Amino acid sequence: MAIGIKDVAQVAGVSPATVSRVLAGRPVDPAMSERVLAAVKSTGYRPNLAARRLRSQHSNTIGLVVADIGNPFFTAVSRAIESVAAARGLRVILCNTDEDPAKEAAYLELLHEERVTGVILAPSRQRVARGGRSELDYPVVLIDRAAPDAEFDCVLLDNARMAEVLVEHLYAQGHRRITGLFGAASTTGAERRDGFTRAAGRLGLTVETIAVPHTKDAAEQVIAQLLSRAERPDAVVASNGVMLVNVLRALRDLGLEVPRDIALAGFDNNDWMEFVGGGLSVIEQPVEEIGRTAMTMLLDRLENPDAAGRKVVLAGRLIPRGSSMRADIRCKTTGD
Amino acid sequence: MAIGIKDVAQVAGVSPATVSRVLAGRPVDPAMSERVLAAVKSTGYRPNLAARRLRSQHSNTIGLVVADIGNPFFTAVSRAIESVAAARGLRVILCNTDEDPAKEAAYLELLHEERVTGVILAPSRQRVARGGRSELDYPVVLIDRAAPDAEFDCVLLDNARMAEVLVEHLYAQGHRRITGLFGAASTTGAERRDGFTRAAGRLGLTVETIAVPHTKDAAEQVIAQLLSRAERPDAVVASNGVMLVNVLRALRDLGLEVPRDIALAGFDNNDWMEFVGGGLSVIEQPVEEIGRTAMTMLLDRLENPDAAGRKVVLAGRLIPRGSSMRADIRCKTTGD
DNA sequence: ATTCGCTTAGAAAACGTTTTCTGAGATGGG
DNA sequence: CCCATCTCAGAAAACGTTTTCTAAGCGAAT
Repeated sequence: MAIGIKDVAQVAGVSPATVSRVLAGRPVDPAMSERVLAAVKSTGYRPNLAARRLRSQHSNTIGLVVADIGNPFFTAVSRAIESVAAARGLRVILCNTDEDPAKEAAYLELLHEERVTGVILAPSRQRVARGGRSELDYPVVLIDRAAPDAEFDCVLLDNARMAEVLVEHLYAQGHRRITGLFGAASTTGAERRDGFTRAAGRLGLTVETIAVPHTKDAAEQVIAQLLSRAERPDAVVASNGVMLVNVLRALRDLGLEVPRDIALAGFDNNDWMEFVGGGLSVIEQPVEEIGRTAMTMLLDRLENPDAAGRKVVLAGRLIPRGSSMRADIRCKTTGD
Repeated sequence: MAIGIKDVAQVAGVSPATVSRVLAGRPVDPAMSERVLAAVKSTGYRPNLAARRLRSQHSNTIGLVVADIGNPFFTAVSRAIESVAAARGLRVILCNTDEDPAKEAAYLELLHEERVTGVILAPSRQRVARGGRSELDYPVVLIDRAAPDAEFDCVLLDNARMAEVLVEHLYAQGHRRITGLFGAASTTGAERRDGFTRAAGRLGLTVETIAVPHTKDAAEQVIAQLLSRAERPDAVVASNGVMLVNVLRALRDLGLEVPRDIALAGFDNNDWMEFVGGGLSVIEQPVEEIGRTAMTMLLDRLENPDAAGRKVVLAGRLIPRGSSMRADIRCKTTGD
């Protein structure tokens, strides 16, 4: 019932092959080309992508697998990826794993079934979940989190360096007792912790780092315990957005305020961060560039599949906010 | 090179048709079935979705077109949609239009080329952009924003009622000079404005509503002008998240604080809203239910395509926050 | 002028499945 | 016991494209 390339061919009085060639931009007689285009328009013909992909053996599609679509970092990166993909005539299939390795494996399988050209992946684990297969069937570029070995191309933030910047910033603001909260599972967390301790050592600070467990309850408990200690830190660095919100919640429950009672800094800039307390200092990731770079690496990899794995490390940018800027509105509580 | 159904058939010593039947769960001899399954496992066979879709003429895929993937409301709804779709064996193609009608039309075309079973759409405009076609080729369910006519099925928040609730809440908190900011273009904005004025009328308040233009600069200007008036409102209702952030920014620039100087309320709950000032009162949408309902309506529509258009209106939930809860920490500025 | 490319368009094959068709064997009823 | 019916598996067709193959036409070179 639906109209196909044969119908167009008939209307234009040419062969289906010619219609295909016109649509693909291959050289055909201008007069014919015109007739074909007119026929396409008059019939409202839309090619069947399934047929096209089956025959041509390439999907012109890449997969983008992210750990959390609700995370603004990933949405921003995926926007960037999508726009450069579109410019190259590639479609993007966006998959959300919710940090679940099983879903990740399932999506990776699905993308194979779709015969995608390649995949950009923000892995939910240190090891990429393969779903029982030993080999992935397409090139993969990792973003945000690296595989421990150099198996895959990847583009990462310079986590260690940026954590150093954060510590230096807090130091400059006058803070001396700084505690760092880092994810227990991810390479990203480990790198940031390393930078954190290195900078602290250089500045002569004795700092504390805490590996925060991934489960919600345990994380809340650890944080509440930290903040209600007698010798409470005067600044906290949170390695990711979830932790940062957890800290904020714990602070509010304890009746503490940022930046009056404690400073708080972290990674990933969100538009609301300038409004809580005196503002949160954060490291902003170059999301646009991460996306562009990942896409470029993937395209390179497609061109020569056997090149050595590459690792691109990008610098972030400190967005300084907090006590020093808003000293004018610091105040004491009236009650309690 | 890649292994196909014929290879599996050969390994199992059966015909391709039999392999297909086993995989589809159709009745075959148990012994054969077992051999086939073993062959599938040993060969690592993965079906080619393009071929399957081409032959079977259904994609088992629905499209989900949202206006802003960065908006937590849409990510939450899409999660819900995806989980019920997965339970029915349907894939979801997620498309982000960035509120651009041209992109919307392009995606709607693309989804047709993919031969999707149906589409769930959060339209960027009042009229659904069809990209020049007079008819869409698949059933469509609208979410979040309605088409003005009853042309499509849709599931919506009870916007007018929820706006009333917000006004009543602010009134109960003691606010009397309330200004409402509403999107100039969307039906959603109009409905919320109607509820707003209705509730205000019932309470005997003379309120002001402002239709905020869609462009960033104009919006900022309107808001700044409103807040720096001599007779500043003591409460503001923002119809959407973007406006809400704009208001917060303007307030900060003017040195005003929530809730000390002004109350602020809006729609869509975000996890950070409890931390700014004394907290923002908002209407939380039943995202889970919206997603489920939209999906159900789409499936119903597929079963009987000629039924009358349906419109489901869901209630939201007020999350009361703000001055009354945090009166204990109100304070005066020390400097300035 | 004849032959050798070279270009161009139509005919037909091919892509990897599912589904229809066909035939063989089993089953049951007359 | 034979024929009709039913079940099940293999053969082959079909899905809608792209691409290869083929042939025709044309220009240039010998």
